[in-house]
Order: sequence, then structure tokens, then C-alpha cells
Amino acid sequence: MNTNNTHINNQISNKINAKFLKPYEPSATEGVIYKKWLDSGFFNPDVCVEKGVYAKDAEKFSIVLPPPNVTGTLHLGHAAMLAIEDIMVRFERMRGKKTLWLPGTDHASIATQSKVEKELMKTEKKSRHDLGQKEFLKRVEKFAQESHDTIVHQVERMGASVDWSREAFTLDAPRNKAVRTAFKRMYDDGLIYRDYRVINWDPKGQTVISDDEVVYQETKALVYIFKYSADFPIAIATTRPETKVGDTAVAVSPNDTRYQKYIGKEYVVEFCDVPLHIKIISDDEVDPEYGTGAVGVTPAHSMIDFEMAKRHNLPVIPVINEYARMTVDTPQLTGKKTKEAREIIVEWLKKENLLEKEEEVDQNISTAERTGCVIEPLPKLQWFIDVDKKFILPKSHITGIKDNESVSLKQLMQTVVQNNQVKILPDRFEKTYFQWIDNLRPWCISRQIWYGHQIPVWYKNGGGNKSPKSPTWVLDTQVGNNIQKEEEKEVFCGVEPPSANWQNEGWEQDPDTLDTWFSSGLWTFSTLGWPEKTDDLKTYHPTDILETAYDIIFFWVARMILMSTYLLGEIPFKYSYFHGLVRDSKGRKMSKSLGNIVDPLEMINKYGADATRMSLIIGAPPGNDTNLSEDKIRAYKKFANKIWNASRFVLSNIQDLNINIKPELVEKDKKILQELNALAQDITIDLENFRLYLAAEKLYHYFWHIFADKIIEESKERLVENNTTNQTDRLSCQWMLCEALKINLKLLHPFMHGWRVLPT
RNA sequence: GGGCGCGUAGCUCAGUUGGUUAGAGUGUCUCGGUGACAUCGAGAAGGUCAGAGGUUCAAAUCCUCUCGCGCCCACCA
Repeated sequence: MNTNNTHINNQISNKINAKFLKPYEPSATEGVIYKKWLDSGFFNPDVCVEKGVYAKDAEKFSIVLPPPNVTGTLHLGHAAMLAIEDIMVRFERMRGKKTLWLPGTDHASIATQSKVEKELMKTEKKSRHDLGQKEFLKRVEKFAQESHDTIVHQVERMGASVDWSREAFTLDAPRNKAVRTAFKRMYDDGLIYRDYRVINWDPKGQTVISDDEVVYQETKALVYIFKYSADFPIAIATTRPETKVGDTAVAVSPNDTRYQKYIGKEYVVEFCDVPLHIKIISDDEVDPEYGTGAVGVTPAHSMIDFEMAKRHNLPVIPVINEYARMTVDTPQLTGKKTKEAREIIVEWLKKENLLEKEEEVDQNISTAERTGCVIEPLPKLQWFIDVDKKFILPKSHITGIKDNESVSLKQLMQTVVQNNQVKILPDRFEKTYFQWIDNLRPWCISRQIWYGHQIPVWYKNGGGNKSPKSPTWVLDTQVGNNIQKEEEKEVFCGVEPPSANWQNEGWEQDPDTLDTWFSSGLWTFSTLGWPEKTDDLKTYHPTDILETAYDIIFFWVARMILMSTYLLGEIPFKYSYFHGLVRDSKGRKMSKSLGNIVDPLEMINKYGADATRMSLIIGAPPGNDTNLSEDKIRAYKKFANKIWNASRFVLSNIQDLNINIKPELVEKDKKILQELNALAQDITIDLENFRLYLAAEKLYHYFWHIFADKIIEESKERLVENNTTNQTDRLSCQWMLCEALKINLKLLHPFMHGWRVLPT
């Protein structure tokens, strides 16, 4: 900033009599400095323009803070994120750009709700249903508020120069309006639709989750090869015998000579006292080489089988419910847990001599990200976003896509990265990104969670011509009936309810809430006031950099690109910079169960925020995981102390220097300053190219091993006061030291916020 | 099955587009000094840069293969 030279000069001249504690005490300095900055208002670009810090028409630079979940406290990953972004922001601010770093928090629906549920069960032995929705939500909001306050405090302690006046929350009123607006628009374009299909059900969380929230875990499983009955011609294999009571077909490969003769035939068998009607079908999906070359088709409890059933018009018979218990109507199975049912059926198979083989295989079992519970695929009516459906994009700022062009969301997501409008750093993650899009299926966005944005859709009995897609191929099963009922209802989707008096007119709002990533996807522009046409939106969007951990590239980064290109016709950010995961000193993931979580606040208290920041920057190129040890943080506390003491030395040796009159410099000093300016150039280039880790390391090395070890050491002789023989040299040396220190501190400022101004 | 990354000093890791004796922190050893700094200074030991082959005047860096480790994605019952 243009004020800084005067500022430092004043500090220097005022310093003489000031207390200059030794050793350096970060806790005594950092808080004071941050407070000064907060009070100055310089974190707010409007204030900066007002005070003339930079011109009204200065180039802008904007970053939105990835909003931390209000599920508790920040961890070292957040600290790394704050450090990196603060460096970027302070660097650009110093270069005179109109800089905005917009903070906020995320309601993280399912994560927050399950956290509170867990706590409730632990302390009061109650479920959320025991409390009721209203009371439960009160508890969640209270918890969220407390977490928010903790997080804000931690962000401040890190020294993050965010503009608090613009703080946002993914579940506050303006963001809710944005969510409803986005939903409505997608609904009208036919991109959001309601469909009946097999989804990922989390029996513990009692909600559906998206494909991305499924975590695969390698386990050993038993595969059973058996026949439904003694006179059934084909043996099939399964790892889940309990689902077989829901089978409606056996599928074989169309070219499989072994089974040709059976295709099209139908069998009625009694399987573990359950009557089954099995049709033999042929489908390309079946691999004749694998297993017995024949697949038992369970349309209700397998996504592949469900699709197969669709193609062959097979009945869908659900036999497992939301609590992972059997619903099939036979005394020995009804109400049993799936695991128990499996044992019963295997026993029955053995008894009937139908089990041909049993072998152990490696299997990827799907579990829910948040609860860890094994996923139960169930057929359900849910809301989805269609990523393949074409729609008209009215206004496009996207290279290669014209106004009013017909495109799909997938195309939009692919185009902006392909044409480099959004650059992904490090670029190897581009491959990951494209691979994800290629495999992308409809995004399930509805959740049976209480905490979140309620779906802006209302239903009314009667009317009913706006019904969702009819699953005509579903037979008259229990679930089929439910669907029929839903279908008879009139559907209204709107930013606002169907009428002011909707409750009394028989309308009911959809009780489901939205996937938390739906609202996160809007973050770059919902925070700037969208759907309102605000100045902020005009000035700061698209943002310049989105900086986050690589593990949310799909959840968040891709969804932001989706939402922004669709709703605004423009990219959400120009660069997507990914940092790695912060692991413990042995390279393990930090987790509660391992007890190796390092609390950033504790490190800040012990070593200072600047030391903590430096330890997270140096040796951490984009995208690489870093192992962090306390030793490393301690090392940078020593560095802070070094800066402090070097500054003390310089200041106490230039007391008789008139800093307003530049003396004639000797060659040696000219050269030193030239070299330092070259370093400044070099570091600027590093920062422009996101090589923060290199810039920080170079600064560290220069300050300690060149400036302190060489330049200051060599200056000691030259500074001797009674060295009257060469006053010119002494004066030159003084000036050089003062100048070099100032430049060093300026260069250090983005990294170590405590060194913006000299301590008083 | 597909993709990505890693293997550099005892330990944890840097090394930007290939270019002088390969660096940092930490640890070890010797010495110094308490008027910037013991959260210190000077110096030392310690690396066939996983292995093999290739490209090049020149390779830790580029290419191929091998070994070891980690991660992500995928509807093989």
C-alpha cells in the first residue's frame, strides 16, 4: 500500500525509546497488529477506496473463503487454507488491487445434524424424533452458532485479512433466496426432476445420499453359488443372499451358448418359503466369463439390476426397508436384519442342498461418508439434477458457447476447463476432474434431513396434471402403490409458496432438504448478492482464485462450475488452486480415533500464528500432502525471533541516521540493495505463479543466511561510532541496513502478518 | 480394471523451465561467545537423488522398464 513507507519510517524513528522485548513474544504482538488492521478497515475494499489507498477503478482481486463447516472447530487443513489465501490476498492488496476476501461458514446439513444427533444420544439418550423437528432444529442452530463463533475467532487468530463486513452463511436468508431461485430455474428448464429409482440409502442417517458421498471400503466377502430350487436350470452367484427373495429374473449373456435354450422361459420357484417368479432374460451387461455367467436380477436392491429391469419390463419387488430389515412376508424372515436373513437363507440353501459353492472374494463395500453405515440400495422417489439434458443458455460469457446455445450441464463443466477459462492447479487434477464428469450420473439432491434448505416444492391432493415421470414399468407392489399416490398430487415449484395462504389451501411443502453442496455450489455469487443485481456481483465476479483442498474437487469445485456457468453463464473463478492434506509427522491422516489431531490454536498459542503459517507453507507445493511436526513450527518461531532481533540490531544502530536524507552509498551497499531488489523481483514472479512455498523459503534463506549472517555481521565493524576515519562508509552502511530491513519486512508481510509494521 | 502421485542426508521434506561443489528444518560431533539473537554463531560428518537402461555437451530433473509405497475413480453379480 502506498502509505507503508511513511508508516515504517515513523515506526523506526519512534522506536528509539520503545520497549523492545527479548526474546520475541508473538502473543504480545500478533493480536495487537491484527486489531490495528481490523480497526483501519483496510480488509474492506470499500474503505480502502474511500481512504484513497487505491483508486476506485483499480483492478480487482477477489477470493471467497471456502466456508468451514459449522461442525466444531478448525483443523490444520483450514489453517493451511487460511495461510495460503491470506498470502495471495495480502500480496495483491500490496500491489494496489481492489482486493476482496469474503468469509463465511457452511451449514453442512448432514454433517452438522448427525453431530448434534450423536451428542443428543450421548448426553440425553434421545433421538431427534424424541425431541421433534422444531426443538431439534433449535438445538442444531444453537450448536451451529457456537461453532461459528469459535471458527470466527480462529480465523482471526490466524491473522486472516478477510472482510468481515461481508460475512455470509450458506443457510442464512439471502443464501436461501439464492437456493430457491436456482432450484426454480433448474426445475423450469427440466434439469431438476423427480424420479423413482434405486438410490443410496443410509440406514443410520435415515437419508438418501449422492453417489459422491459413498465411500468404498475393501473387505473380504463370501460369494455363494447356488440354485433357487432343485429343478431350476441355472446356478447364480451372489454376495447378498438375503436380497434374492426379491429376484424377478436371471440374466445371461445373449451369446452364451450354454443358456440360449432358456432365454424367455419363466419359472415359479419356492425360495426359502418365498414364491418367486423368475424370467430368464438376455442382457449385454452380463459377462459370460464371470462367475456362472448368469446373474440373479434383484431390481429393487441393485442399481444395475434396476436398470436391467427397466429395459426388460421386470417387476420391482422391494424386500428390505429403510432400517435394513426384511419386509418379505414369511415368518422366518419378516422384520429380520439383513445380516440375520443372510444366515437364515444360507442355512436353508445348505439344508436343501442347493448351495454349490462358497468362496471368499475381495469386495468393495459401499458405506456412507458421514455415518460409516453400509449403504442399502433402495427404490425411492427423489429429486435429481440431470447433467445430460440439453437446455438453452440465454447469455454466455463462456468461450466456445454462444448465447442461446443448447447445451448440457456436463458440456458446460467440460468446456470451461478445456478452454482454460478455469485453470486447475496443479494441472494433473484436470484429469481427475474430467474423469469424474465422464462417469457422472444424475445428481441426487434431496435429503431426508431436517437441517438445511427445504425443497421449494409444494404438493396438493387432487388436481394432478403436473405429475412426475410415471414409472409405468413398476408392478403393483407396495412401493408402486406409494408412487401412484404421489403421482395423483398437484405439484408447485416456486421461489415463493403457491399462495400467501397455502397452508389453509391444502398445500404441503416437500419435507426434504437439499444436499448441502447445492447451496455451496452457489457460493461464489450467492455471497455477492445474487440473484439480486448488486454492485458487488458486478465488480467481484468471476472471482480470481478458488483455493481449497483437493479432496472436495467433485463435491464442491465441480458443482460451483456447474452452478455458475448455468445460472450466470460465466465461470465462478479463473484459477482453482488445490492444496494437499495436512498429515501428522508420520504421514498419517489426522483423526480423532488416532488421537493425532493438532489443534492450530494450540500451535498459535505456543509458537505464534506466523510460525504456524510458515510451517504450513514451506515445503508444501500445490496438491502435495504435507507431514507437519511440531518441530517444524518451532523452527519458524525461531525465525520470527531472528527477524525481531535483527530488527532490534538495525534500529539501535541507526538512531543518529536522518532517514529523510539519502547519503551517497558505497559500491558495496549499492550492490547489496541491488541484489535484494532482484530477490524481490524473483519472489514476485514466484507469487504470481502460485509458488508460495518457494517464495517463502527464499525469503527465509535470504533473511537469515544472507541478511543476518553476512550483511549484518559484516556491518558491525563499519558501524563503530568512533570510527571517525570513515564516516561516509558508516553512513552508507546505516542507510543500507535500514533500507534492506524495510524491503525485507515488506516482502515478509504477506507471509508473516506480524511484520507489516515494526512493533512498538 | 482405469487414472494419479510418491520413493533425495539418521528423521520430515524442498529442489520452479535439465546447467557450477544437490538444499532446509531437525538430529549428531567440534569450537566460540553472553552488547541483535543461547529461539545464537563458526565449522564438520552424513546422500551411487529406489534400481536398470536410454536421450543429451550436461539428468535428481526428460523417456522406457522393474521394484516398493500411497491415493482417487469404476454398477463385475
